[in-house]
Amino acid sequence: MPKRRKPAGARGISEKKELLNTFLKEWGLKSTRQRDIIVTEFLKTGGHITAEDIYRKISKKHQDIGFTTVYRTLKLLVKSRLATERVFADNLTRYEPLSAEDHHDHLICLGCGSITEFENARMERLQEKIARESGFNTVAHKMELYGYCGRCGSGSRGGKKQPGTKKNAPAPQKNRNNR
Amino acid sequence: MPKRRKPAGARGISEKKELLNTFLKEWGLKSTRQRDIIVTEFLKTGGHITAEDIYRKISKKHQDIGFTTVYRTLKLLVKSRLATERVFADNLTRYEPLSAEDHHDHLICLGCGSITEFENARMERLQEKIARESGFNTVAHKMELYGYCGRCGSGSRGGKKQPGTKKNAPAPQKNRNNR
DNA sequence: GGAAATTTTGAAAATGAATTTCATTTTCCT
DNA sequence: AGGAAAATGAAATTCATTTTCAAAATTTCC
Repeated sequence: MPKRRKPAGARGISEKKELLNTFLKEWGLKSTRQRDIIVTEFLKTGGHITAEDIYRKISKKHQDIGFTTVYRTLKLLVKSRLATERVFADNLTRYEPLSAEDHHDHLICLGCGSITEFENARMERLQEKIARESGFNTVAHKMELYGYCGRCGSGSRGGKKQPGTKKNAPAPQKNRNNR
Repeated sequence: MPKRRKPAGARGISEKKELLNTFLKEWGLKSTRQRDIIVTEFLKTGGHITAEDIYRKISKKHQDIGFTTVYRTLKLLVKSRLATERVFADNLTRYEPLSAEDHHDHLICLGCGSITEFENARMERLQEKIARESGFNTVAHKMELYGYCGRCGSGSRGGKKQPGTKKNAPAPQKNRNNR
């Protein structure tokens, strides 16, 4: 019943880039090399990625693109409704491509850090019902399940142990600004 | 069906303070005037409160109690399992008293900022089911419904318009440290 | 094609909440 | 009371995020 979603990346990238360009024109904003590169990488990567992640990926090839621009471009995608921001338990802001009517929740593995999306109509209905019975009118919800995925088992064993939280971030690494 | 919870504050305050003192002794920690004041205020207030909030309340009467101590005491309550931390959409860390088997979710009003708790067994079961079907073993979940409460209606009208998000925080006010 | 107008960019600085440091004070134990 | 250990408060630090500002790029208009 909870249907796994097809990865939002992969196809439709050029269509989305079109949508962005339309948005830019409508608002009197400009198309730039940087925006194109960033958006392409973002859409290609798929989702649940931080500005930092994208910045790192991109700056391997394009040392001249700064973190700030990546950050701003991602915000732009949010404004143009081509992406959404999400903040999970590690308190990092992640972005994911958004397609129109899209609505889903997340399963987050505490072992490997993987994030799986799911959709469940019954859940949605139940949420509505609960809200209604309390006199609420819901406009949004947030639902995250934390646990261990199949590969990571149920506890300390297995898993790639992706850090994720800032508590135990191992890499020192300062100053995210480039140059 | 979604049962509203009785306010966790009000009664059992002294019992909880007992539990805290037991915890302190067990760990070789000390009872102090500050801790007592902070914990009393926290339990009295109820829940969904930030360290800042408590600090402000307390420092009216006790100018000698610093923010740091409030912060640390709240963390202590979390460690001793008398409270939990929650982070909602405004990215502020809130604390709420926790009683043993306690398990609930939240309805958050975007109008007045009120936070209502609810419990729903059906929801829990559904979450388990969804996780299981994806091969996940859940250890925790987070579920928040955002909308407008009865008093705030369905949109721009009514409501006390408590700021809440940092986007439009009106009060300037710097330096949370005291003195 | 070129200049003006406007937007974008990148580095650095600022912000703001959370957390740590450190010197001093307080509590606990005997 | 005396001494060891923990707690406290102010200030400093951290860290992601956001803003600032001068220089560079894009678009528009002639």
